[in-house]
Amino acid sequence: MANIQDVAARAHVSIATVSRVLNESDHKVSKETRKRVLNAIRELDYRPNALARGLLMKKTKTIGIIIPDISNPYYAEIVRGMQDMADRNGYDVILQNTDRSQDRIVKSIYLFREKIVDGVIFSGGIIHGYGPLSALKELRERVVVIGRHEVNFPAALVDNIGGASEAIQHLIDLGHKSIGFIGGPENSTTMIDRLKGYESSLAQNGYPMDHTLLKWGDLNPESGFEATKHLLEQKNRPSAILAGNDQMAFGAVHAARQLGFKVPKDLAVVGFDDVPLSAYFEPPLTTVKIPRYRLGEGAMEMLIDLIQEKEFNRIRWFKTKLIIRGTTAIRN
Amino acid sequence: MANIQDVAARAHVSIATVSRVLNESDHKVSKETRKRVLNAIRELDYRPNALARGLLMKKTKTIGIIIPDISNPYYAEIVRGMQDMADRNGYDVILQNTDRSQDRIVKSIYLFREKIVDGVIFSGGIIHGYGPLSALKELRERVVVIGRHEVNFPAALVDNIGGASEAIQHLIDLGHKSIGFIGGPENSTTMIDRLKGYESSLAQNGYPMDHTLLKWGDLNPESGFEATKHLLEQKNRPSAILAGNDQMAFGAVHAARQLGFKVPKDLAVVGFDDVPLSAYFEPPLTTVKIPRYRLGEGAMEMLIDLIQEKEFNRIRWFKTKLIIRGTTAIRN
DNA sequence: ATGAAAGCGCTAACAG
DNA sequence: CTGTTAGCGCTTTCAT
Repeated sequence: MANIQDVAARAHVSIATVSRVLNESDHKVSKETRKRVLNAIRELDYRPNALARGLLMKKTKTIGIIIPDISNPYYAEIVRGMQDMADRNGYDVILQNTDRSQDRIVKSIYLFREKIVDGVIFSGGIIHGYGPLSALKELRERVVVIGRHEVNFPAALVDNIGGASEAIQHLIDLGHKSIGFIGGPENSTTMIDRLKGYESSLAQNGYPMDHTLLKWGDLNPESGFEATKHLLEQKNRPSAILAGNDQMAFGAVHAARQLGFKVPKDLAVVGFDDVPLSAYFEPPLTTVKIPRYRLGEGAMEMLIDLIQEKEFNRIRWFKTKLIIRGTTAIRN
Repeated sequence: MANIQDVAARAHVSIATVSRVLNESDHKVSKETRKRVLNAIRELDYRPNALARGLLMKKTKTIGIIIPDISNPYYAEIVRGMQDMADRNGYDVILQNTDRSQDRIVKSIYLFREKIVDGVIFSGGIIHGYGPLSALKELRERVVVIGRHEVNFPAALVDNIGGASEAIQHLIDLGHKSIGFIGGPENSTTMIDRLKGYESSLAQNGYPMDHTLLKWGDLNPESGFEATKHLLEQKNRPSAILAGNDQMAFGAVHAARQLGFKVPKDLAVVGFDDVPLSAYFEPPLTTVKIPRYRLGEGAMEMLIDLIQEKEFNRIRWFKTKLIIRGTTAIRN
């Protein structure tokens, strides 16, 4: 594989000159030499070695991304947004799944230090404990987080409280009085906020909080299915359910149907996220849309601004939107 | 940030010694010195610089992954399998989305050369044309592909022909005589093979091939929806449809319902992939399951074997499985 | 068992 | 406008 020396030799110039045309440096290079160098580069199919450059410059044009699970469509779309934004700015991404394990989070951060990434986006799962936190801080402040955390890195935030609150208000307006909530992982700030919105909307309408109407799932349809079965089989059965994400909402609808309840007549269901399939579900799912792609883009944009030392808002909010479809209707 | 010199100084040894304990080299280091070095490493929170090491060793413990789109659940799960396998073997992954653009494929390959990845997995979209092919070949043969391509790199292959064929046979056994097919991107080998299976099963049963029953979509629900509307509104309307993936199958069911057709009574639908939501759809979707996670794992395993110069089969097949659920039933 | 030194491929400061 | 050179942080001979 050709290196800069080979190119220099072939073009009869010094490696410094090659470097100059490579980097379109301010240092002038005569049209004539530049052409010779460019030719040599093409003939040898030369590509600069990014490691050598990175070693010298202490910059790699690489961004580390930490997420719980890329196979979760919620994160997949966020990552897509990040990648597109990174790409547009000449950055590449290294991906680490953590499954929310503290251990893997710490390992990922150390990895990013070793590979000298220019910055890190941390998403999903709260950061706590000394390990991850101090490790993250060593990344020389080149960090943007998605979601609330016990740290004050720049953050891209979703208004989950407002979103859940709006969903509950919608159900209350429809006449529902007994509304269940199916949460996700209990240490997820996202889920904690969605629960908060649920509670606050209930309180605002003077409804009592009933803890028997709260269940916890793991974001998969199965867990929404199980939780809903429990809810529908207990004495004080809800007439509506807000699920922590669409997948669990799908499971909820399925459970209702299996127990002989009609959706939305006997049970109204609202999801969260608005995954692509929600509109094609039967009945189409009412859900709180999260602008996931833009969220990913936004977080990446913040990080790049940070790296390039531009001005930017350290907190950026992303609004949710209630999408009313077929799984909610007037309580009869 | 501490480097190997700092550690050496603190432990009162040479950098060579530090390097030796770092790499657990055969070169003996006395218990005493090793301990001093280890202490210094911990105290300084030292992490070796992977760039410097990579520059010297010409190995980076990084794998490049080229896929069309990480936000597509099909690929997301494959990538998850790859990542877990890579992780287990001490490798990390750099991800590139291409949206099947030749241009972006070539750019990705060059990027991987610059960043000195140890190997590349290429998935989705056929490689053709001089550009991508020659670029890929320069990767010094450290390549594994997923799906058929006009190249003879080691490959992880899904039996799409067999899967589609089995699905069609199922429909024929149910009494269907007029079966439509909704394909994906026309240059995708995956889709080409699924179409082949469709055709061969039809032929084997002595059914004529009717090109008016073939439509092309883009893998999204919308396109399945549109294609199905066209199919159901034309004179020779099919009684069953095989969709190129589950998303389009969901769209197909939706379209049927909207036009007043009952599923599966008036229209049977079979999908492809078995995404997590298929079982929760209404009716639950009959589909051809692809072992996506294992496919990703398998491809990564092959690549790692290749890199580490172990023996392995250059072709590895992954079987599909027909999952019969509610969207197919006897033709009445 | 340990150290000195070469060099991986590149950029930038300095010299001319 | 072009070339020479130091050095980024590491691994690995080759000495001792």
